[in-house]
Amino acid sequence: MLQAREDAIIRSVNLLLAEKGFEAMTVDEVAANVGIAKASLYKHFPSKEDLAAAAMAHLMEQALAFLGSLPEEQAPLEKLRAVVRWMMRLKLGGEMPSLPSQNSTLRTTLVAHKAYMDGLMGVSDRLGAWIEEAQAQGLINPKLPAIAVLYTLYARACDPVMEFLKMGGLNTDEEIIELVLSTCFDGLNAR
Amino acid sequence: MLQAREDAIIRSVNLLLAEKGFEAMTVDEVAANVGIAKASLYKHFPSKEDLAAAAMAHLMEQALAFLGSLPEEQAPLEKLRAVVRWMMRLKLGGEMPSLPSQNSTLRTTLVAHKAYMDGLMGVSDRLGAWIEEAQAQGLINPKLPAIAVLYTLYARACDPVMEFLKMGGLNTDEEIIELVLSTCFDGLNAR
DNA sequence: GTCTATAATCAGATAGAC
DNA sequence: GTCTATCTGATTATAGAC
Repeated sequence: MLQAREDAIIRSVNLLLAEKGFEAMTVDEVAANVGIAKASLYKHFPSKEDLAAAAMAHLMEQALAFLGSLPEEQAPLEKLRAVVRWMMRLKLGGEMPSLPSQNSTLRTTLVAHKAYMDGLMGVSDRLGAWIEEAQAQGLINPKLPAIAVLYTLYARACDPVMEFLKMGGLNTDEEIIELVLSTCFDGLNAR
Repeated sequence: MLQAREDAIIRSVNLLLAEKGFEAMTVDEVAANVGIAKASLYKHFPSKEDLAAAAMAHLMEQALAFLGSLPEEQAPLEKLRAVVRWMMRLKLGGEMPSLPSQNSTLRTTLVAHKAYMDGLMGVSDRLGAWIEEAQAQGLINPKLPAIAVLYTLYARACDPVMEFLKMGGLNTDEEIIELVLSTCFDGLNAR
């Protein structure tokens, strides 16, 4: 019962972070959306920052579950493309929480949050291994540092190009995904 | 004299927007950095949103000046690459203001700001023309909608990959620029 | 136009009863 | 654990003297 309530809180935080970002999200809103009093919320999570950290930790859990669901025999490059597709679908569906990379008190809470950090490390390790495999196979540009490739993939989670294309209203979500996937892996230049 | 003061204000806003973003920037800070009282600031600009809009309008002026400085004979693709380099240098130098794309009152002020909107349209028109030329020459992937290419170039102004690489401390600014330029135009895949 | 002082509001967090 | 009511501090914006 308590777990169910905390899940509802995290779901709500997740949606609000995706919709309006950390600074614009208010604790009052979260409480209202969940249907409890703000003071009750603070019995579950000690601060607004911890709410965000919990949502990010949950996202990492989901990500690890998705990575685990990919068929073992799939080629590393295809796994990477699948992960980016998954991220972009979350984003277009309004379920990709976005945090300001500058806020220092938030960063402090995040790096202190064990579940989040463990999840992030787990995801990064697995993606990093696939990146290096794909580079060894000559499919991903071996001249790029693997860490730069990893960051570039992560950055699709907050790519404004998708929002702009969606606002334009000329493309379906899946078209947008394939478009951004193409610019990401194939680049803007003709091949 | 009045113009000089307003320039100082805009410069300060620009740096603060680049450093901490719109929501975390406070009007008190701006006033303190400029060295005037907050009430004086409000004699020059009617709201915090207008401060941001003025900074963005100034950015568009700078951009137009840069576009105009490019040699006429340069190939369109090279001009586009030069523009992206210019944007990334600004960003790494802490002079690229970043605004939240979600804040609605801010968007209202922005679209009502004639100098900003005219500047943005001017920049977009010129970049759009170069993009279509480069596509006609078969240098930029003709299958990509020109608007998607434009957005992808603009997105380099708020690409977190650069901040992360800079935080890593393993690369010089110019190395980071060439790396991101490579992933942007050539993609992650090997060629 | 610049200042000091202050209004007005909002949001994160807490007190204390049940 | 949940609630109502409140505190506290920060922040946008303005009043009014010079």
